Amino acid sequence: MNSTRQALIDSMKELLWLRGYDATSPNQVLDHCGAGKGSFYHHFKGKKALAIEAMNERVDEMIDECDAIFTADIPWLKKFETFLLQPRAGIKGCPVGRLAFDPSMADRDLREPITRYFSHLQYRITNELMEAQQDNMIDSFFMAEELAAMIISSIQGGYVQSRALNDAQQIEHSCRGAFALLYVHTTALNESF
Amino acid sequence: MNSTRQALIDSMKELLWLRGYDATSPNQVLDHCGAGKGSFYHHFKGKKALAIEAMNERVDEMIDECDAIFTADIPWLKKFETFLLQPRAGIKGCPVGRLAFDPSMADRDLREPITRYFSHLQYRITNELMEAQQDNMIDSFFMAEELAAMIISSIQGGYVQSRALNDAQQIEHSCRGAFALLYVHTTALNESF
DNA sequence: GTCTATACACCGATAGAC
DNA sequence: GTCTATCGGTGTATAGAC
Repeated sequence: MNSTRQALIDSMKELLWLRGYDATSPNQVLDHCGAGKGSFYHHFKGKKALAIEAMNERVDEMIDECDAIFTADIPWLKKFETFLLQPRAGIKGCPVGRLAFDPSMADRDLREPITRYFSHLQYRITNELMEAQQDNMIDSFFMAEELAAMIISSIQGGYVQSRALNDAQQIEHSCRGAFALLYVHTTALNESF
Repeated sequence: MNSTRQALIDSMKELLWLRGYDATSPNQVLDHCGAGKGSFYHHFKGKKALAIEAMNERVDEMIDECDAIFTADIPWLKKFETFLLQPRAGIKGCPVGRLAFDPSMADRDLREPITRYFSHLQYRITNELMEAQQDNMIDSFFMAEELAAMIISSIQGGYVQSRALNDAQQIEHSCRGAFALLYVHTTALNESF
């Protein structure tokens, strides 16, 4: 059966979110899912191999959620409202972004899923902004890539502040600030027509 | 002499920046500054005590840099331009913010300097934005705290993206995006008068 | 496929000579 | 104030029985 194998992946996913890669030991994974050491090294070559599989599953899920919003048939500003103002676990942090400063990022293989996630986010958001610019909904003065980076930062930086201040609401403030700026700029542009 | 003691603090400051708290061992600090184990535990109670002292020094420096900008006698928008567009080591990350997801943040004493830094940043920036609002330079529609959180996020989230994509320029994009939004909104407001 | 026992390196910290 | 030797604990991984 694959159930033990999947249980190991699921436990690793959760512990990577809670504690990162470096601070998560095989023993912790085993305690979390109730498996034994033998199972671990039977199903996976080692900690690194399991973590890569776990991270790729996580990233696939996160990318699906992102795409569900940005490929929906709703107005562009509503997409950003949905994306930015969705509820988030400020203290836990982003399952992907929280690994950015984990010592494991020195390893190319372990960094790859994280790179894949942020590349995709930037691609989706930049595209959406460029379309809005073509429709004259956003001033062409802006570099779409820069706005996209700022929007992603309002989430990732929000998590950092939530953590640093031990206050789950910080990320909400950050995202509302980003959306407000986008919103006001857009309505101002529309009024001038 | 205090030179060994200060060398230990300086090495810990550098290693906290490069590798964080959890992944930095006393042995690494010793190798970095050439001291021996005896010196370490003579001058400090342990790893935690040294790290707290090192972090407080770092935070004091960072706060001084921040205050130098926001208490300068220059127009408010220029302050944000200076603050946001200053050169940054994207790959290394923020010496303070990079610790947000370090396992050590579970410890109140170790988190305290980090909390102090972000509290101060928010205080300074929120104040500056509120003054700009009183002078009708920024629309009162905005919540100053939310804009402040977003501005800090454009830096911290920019670091996260630089790390994740292994591209030092990402943080620059993010900060330019944030400043552009602030800049355009302000000039738009001025033109309407 | 899963278990227990074991190996070896490194962790944070201490002891005691100099 | 600084050194080396050493401690108990934990990390990742392997061996070999079942």
